[in-house]
Amino acid sequence: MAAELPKTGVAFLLVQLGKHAAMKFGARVGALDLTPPQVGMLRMIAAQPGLSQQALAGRLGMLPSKVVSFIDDLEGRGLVTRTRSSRDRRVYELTLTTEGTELLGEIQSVAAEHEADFCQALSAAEHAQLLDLLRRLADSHDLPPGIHPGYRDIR
Amino acid sequence: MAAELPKTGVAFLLVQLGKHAAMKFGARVGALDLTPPQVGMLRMIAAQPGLSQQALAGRLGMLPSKVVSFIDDLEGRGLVTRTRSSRDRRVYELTLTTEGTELLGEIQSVAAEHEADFCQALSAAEHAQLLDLLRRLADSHDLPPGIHPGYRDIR
DNA sequence: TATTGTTATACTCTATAACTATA
DNA sequence: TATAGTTATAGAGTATAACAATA
Repeated sequence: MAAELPKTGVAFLLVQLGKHAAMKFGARVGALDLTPPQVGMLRMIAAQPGLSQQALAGRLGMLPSKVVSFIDDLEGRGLVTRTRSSRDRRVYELTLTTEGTELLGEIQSVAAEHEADFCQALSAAEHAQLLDLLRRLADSHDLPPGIHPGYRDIR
Repeated sequence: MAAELPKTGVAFLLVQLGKHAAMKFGARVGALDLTPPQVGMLRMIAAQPGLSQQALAGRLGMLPSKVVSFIDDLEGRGLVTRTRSSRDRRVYELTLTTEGTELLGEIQSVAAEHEADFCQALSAAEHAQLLDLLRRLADSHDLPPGIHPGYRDIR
């Protein structure tokens, strides 16, 4: 008498798997005393050294006030430095310290482990195939590579 | 001088696409004055009529206190009925009303539209291929079909 | 004593708005 | 006047704990 739950589609599976992947990645970087947003910040600063906090907030879709407290933490741990811009003394230019760069290296190997573990059930060919399909899907929705757009822009 | 962001892997793409899909689905069911958790509740009640609120909370990974307020809403709108169990008068047996069943039908067509729209960039064959790969991935992580496990059980 | 549903409380988190210093 | 960074405050949302009814 109890009906079955309807077959799961791609969209729902993406939500389910995405949440699961985010959770497991969070646990991994948690072992390095980092949150996923902080990882995103380190990555972004590495990619664009000298970035301002406002720009960082804009790129990552987070509130400037939140950037402050996260950077406070990262700076206090010697991973990031704030230096006043000489052109506009209101802004801080963010850069990674040597330790920050080293930690980013660890993060990348953690991410690689995460990727391998998560896709363990797939063959190398299948993994590559899945990657291709997901990239095309992401492209079709204008999702920028490597960035979490917040929930703000709904299109 | 500015380095590139590293190539995006499957795991990260799943997070990105999952968030995007969840957001868009939320907007669609929002037009029916429903939240995604409420949709999950309607689906679950349809699949297992007579379910108790506790059982529902357990299945969906949400707090019992939250189930109360959501069911309050759904009952007030004539979509769900609470009837005292004759065997154990502490529990309410949840069932869909005729209207609730009708609305669930609408939800399913909305979900179908969502699926088609979201995968628009893929051919039918690619869509099927992606579905297969994602299902196998979900299976390998013991993600139950059609259910959002909360963030509770991390394994 | 344990459990279902419910309500109330406390807590966290987020977003908004003020404040300073520079421009 | 406007903007970067910061701080403080208010609001939403969450989880936790207390409560009445039934077992």
